[in-house]
Amino acid sequence: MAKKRENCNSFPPQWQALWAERLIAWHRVSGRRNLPWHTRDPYRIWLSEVMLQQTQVTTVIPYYERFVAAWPTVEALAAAPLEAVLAAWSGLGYYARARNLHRAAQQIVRTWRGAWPHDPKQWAQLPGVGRSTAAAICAFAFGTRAAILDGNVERVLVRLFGIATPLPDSAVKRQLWQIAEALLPESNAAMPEYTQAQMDLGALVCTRGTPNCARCPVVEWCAAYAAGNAAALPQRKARAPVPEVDWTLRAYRCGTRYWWVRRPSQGIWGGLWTLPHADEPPPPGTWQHTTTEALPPHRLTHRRLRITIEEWTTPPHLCYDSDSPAAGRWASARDALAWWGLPRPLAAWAETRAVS
DNA sequence: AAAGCGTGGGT
DNA sequence: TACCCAAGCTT
Repeated sequence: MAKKRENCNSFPPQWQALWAERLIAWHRVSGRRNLPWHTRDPYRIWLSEVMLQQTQVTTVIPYYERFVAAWPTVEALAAAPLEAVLAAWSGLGYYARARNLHRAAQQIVRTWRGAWPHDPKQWAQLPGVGRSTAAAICAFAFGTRAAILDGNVERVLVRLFGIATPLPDSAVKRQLWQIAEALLPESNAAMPEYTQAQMDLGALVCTRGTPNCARCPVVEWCAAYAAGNAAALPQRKARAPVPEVDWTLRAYRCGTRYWWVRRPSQGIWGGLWTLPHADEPPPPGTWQHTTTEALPPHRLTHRRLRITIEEWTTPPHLCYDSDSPAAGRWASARDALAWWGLPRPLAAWAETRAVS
């Protein structure tokens, strides 16, 4: 439909008609192809899109392969215990994605019953699927004409139009969505490769640090290139300093086993197994403090964690399994890693205790 | 609307 | 080093 093009007049029509053609032609020669999720299976595309949120391709690949092997269909994923899904996700970060993925799988099985909708609006009602992810899924799986706006597209468009407003900025965001929709190709058949081409242009050519404008298929239309400031865009608002947080965790050790607890489902490392905080109730027994160890500082997006681990022990004949299994579980460091995975800093700590 | 949410890699 | 960024979403 030409309707969407009428209400966006911020760029010249003489090149807007060629935009998708140029990107697709470039992608055929220089784009990324044969990634594991390049399929028409909506389940696998959805899974990959969620994993790829704020996460690089090379990081995702091994996780994706393990997920597909463990749960080849959405029905299998929906039937899995959440704990198993979180374990498979551990190390990938942003664990709300795993919880949402699991909930969404159950929603899909229950409400869609094997009939995948081709409308991004329906996908966007699933937990963990926003506007851009929904559009990418439908474009790849069904050729739906829907615009994505990820970090790549944002950077490309900001440079293309020489937008100097510091980001994030809601007005600019709205404008970019409008432009992205206006630039869509006419045909459904072009959508999968067009969508991949946009992502690849940002990831391979129009990169953050030193964009390779010499290899850009649309450089002649780029305002930032013309002004010689492509590398300086997009501008960013200053960020608030990241607060430091001190956590004291306790490694209650009974023989070779430690006492593990599950974190609340909200907040940092939601739903993952870790060592308990010092102010949490200890397992049954009489405990004595032995050693204190500081882990290397761990940086999260909005916190800088300084974790201290106190080891506490008890004579082996005085510790026993809890009567209330919900409180925590005993496991060796090796088993904890194998069964649940652990947040990165705890996984590193556990590995030092798992040898021998 | 702005803050919260992981981790690995690049400069 | 200390940022920034990566196929963003949720509240």
